[in-house]
Amino acid sequence: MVQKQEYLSKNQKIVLDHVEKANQPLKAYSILFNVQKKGLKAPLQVYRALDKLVEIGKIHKIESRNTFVACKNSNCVVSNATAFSICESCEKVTEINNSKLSKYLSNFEDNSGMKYSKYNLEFFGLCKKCKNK
Amino acid sequence: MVQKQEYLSKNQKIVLDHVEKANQPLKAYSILFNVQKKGLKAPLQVYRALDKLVEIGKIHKIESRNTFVACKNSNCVVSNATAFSICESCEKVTEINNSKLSKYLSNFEDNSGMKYSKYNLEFFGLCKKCKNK
DNA sequence: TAACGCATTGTTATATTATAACATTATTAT
DNA sequence: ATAATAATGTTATAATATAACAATGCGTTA
Repeated sequence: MVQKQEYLSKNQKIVLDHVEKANQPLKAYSILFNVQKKGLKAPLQVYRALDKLVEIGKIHKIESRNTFVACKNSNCVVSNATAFSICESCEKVTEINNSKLSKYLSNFEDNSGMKYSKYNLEFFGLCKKCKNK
Repeated sequence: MVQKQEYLSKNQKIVLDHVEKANQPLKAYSILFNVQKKGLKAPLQVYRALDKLVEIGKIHKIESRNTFVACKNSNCVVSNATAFSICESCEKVTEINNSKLSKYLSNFEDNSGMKYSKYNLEFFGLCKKCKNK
């Protein structure tokens, strides 16, 4: 299997490393605060790294929350088909990895004749823990 | 006993009216600028009206763009199941009204056992016009 | 009808999220 | 080696959104 190799720059590695270790979505300025000891001083340094990491699919942006989370799907190369479940109580976010869903959405066409190259889906509800409270 | 609001307040009417006439998503501060002649002076007045209008489903937020668009679906009461197509070139946004899609997504369950009460889906691509350029 | 509850309004200030602009350095391709 | 491209560093500022508090309007009910 041929896999595209990604060389990450110093800042990109620092940011990705931090986001991967979090296991939950992080805000850009929280990332900034936490990587300042590694030399990243300004918001732009974080945002530029995030932009690139989102572009290559290593990180996804949770649009409704303005947060960033590491991709759990190891073979996710580009971020063109994303789905998340979001608990509206504890804000826990989980990436949904469901081939039926992704097939359905990737092939979706409406009557406008527009063919979609990308989608982002966010489900909201209460997670098991919060439902039982 | 709390009664559900039947009528829109003055500010809510002004904001909804403006957004409905636009036929395209608007940014909050663009709305603010345009309703200043009607007496709304501060961002909060616009955001508060938008919050309420989104809550009751008269307006939807395009999360990936931080813009607000009037709901075209006349019988849309609450905004708990939304889907949009977004042209990445001209930024034209269309609300997708497809009963198969909404049924599929409203009934979707993943293996987490989480039942979703709400979703928002954004498709991206090139609209017909932009594809032929 | 008076008083309570609650949504809405008005206002100032501030928090949060994100990008512009420009100079410099590193990496890659030829 | 050189040119093209990507990444970095830095300061400043734009764009988006909320906090806090006082006041007003309006329906409910005691």
